Amino acid sequence: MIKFVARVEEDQVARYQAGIKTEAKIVAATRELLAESGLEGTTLKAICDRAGVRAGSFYNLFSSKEEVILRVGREAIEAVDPDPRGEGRDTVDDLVEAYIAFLTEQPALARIYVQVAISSGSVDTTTAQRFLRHHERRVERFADAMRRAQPDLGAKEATAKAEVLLGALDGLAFRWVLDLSFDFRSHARLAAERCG
Amino acid sequence: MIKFVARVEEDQVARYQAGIKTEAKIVAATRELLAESGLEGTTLKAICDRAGVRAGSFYNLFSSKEEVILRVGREAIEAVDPDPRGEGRDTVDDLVEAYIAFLTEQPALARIYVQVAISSGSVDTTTAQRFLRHHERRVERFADAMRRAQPDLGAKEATAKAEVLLGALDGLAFRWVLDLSFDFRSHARLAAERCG
DNA sequence: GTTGAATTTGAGTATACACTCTATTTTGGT
DNA sequence: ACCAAAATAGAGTGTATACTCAAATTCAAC
Repeated sequence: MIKFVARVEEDQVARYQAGIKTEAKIVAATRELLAESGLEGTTLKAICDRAGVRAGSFYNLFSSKEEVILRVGREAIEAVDPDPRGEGRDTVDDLVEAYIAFLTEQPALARIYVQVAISSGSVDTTTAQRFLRHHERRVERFADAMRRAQPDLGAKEATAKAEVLLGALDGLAFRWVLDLSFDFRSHARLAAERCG
Repeated sequence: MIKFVARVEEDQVARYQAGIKTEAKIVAATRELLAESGLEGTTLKAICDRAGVRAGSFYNLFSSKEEVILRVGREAIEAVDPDPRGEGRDTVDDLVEAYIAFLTEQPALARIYVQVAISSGSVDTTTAQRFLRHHERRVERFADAMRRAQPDLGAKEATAKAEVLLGALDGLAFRWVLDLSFDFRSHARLAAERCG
């Protein structure tokens, strides 16, 4: 006898509406707290209080505090992605504008992003590697966009150029974190002009 | 009747050699820890263990953990200055080479510079401003060198160009902090070529 | 309505942290 | 040798943290 089963995602679990709603409330609370009071103010208690939930419920849905924070960060970055489906249709300008958008629309998250990247340096290898992988993907996308605009460019040269442009953007972002009155937008565009 | 008093520093206190030595050991331990394991790994216990001292001794010399960290950070800022001569005869290339030399010769201080700059931003305004002043001096130096090489360049344009080049160098340094195998030297030179 | 699983609770655990306090020892000038 | 101040030890305090667990409750498919 053949047993027919519905095809489901790898680790899909039966879920009730209540759980799905609670998950959304927790994510929203985390996003708000990160924006309002930074990483330091985003404690488990603060998240649970704002979401109107007890710690036990949190850990029924997430396996750690880190998980929900990473999720919020990932969503913020994806929100400004000019080519979320990875079709290879984004230009260097698109990517630069996406960088600017992330920084200006999510200033608190941008700051945290830099903070975590820095502090993860030698302490926690997994986090540092996560950042590195993410950075390398970004370099690749910039390099691809450059070669699309300038097909005679070698792969190696494109990568080096992309590293320099992204370096400039990161450095200017760093500058902006120290001094929020710094005009990141126009300096970023100038960098793109000269290094793009 | 007039009372003559020896003129002394504001809060000068009689001190024994032992205390002075201990203070130095604590500062050194803090510097090492910041470089090795970042702000997070620099706990009071870690500092005291490495310095071979108990908590009580620490608080006999410093009023808080923050105090010694800020002190190390301040020292790092001063060490970052690329040109002690300051004769105004240096070219952009000289400045870039000085930056490279500092990073390769004092990697620990470079790490601390970045770490303390980032995390002191929102907490401690004075330290953030100190970083900012230091950064502005550097920008000025680069801008001056650019105008020397290219006298028709306007002051504003030169400053903007310098911001972008220094941004690129800082960003690449940031990259290198995350991944020590990154070839900072050649990318820095490429940045100077394109943005200098 | 029954039932098994998902969800929620809330008290509780373990741990790490910066910092304090008092008794004791060491120092260096006299 | 004496002594007052400086330095030190080390146990202890208070607080905040992320996270656990067993029991109670709610959900939704049948």
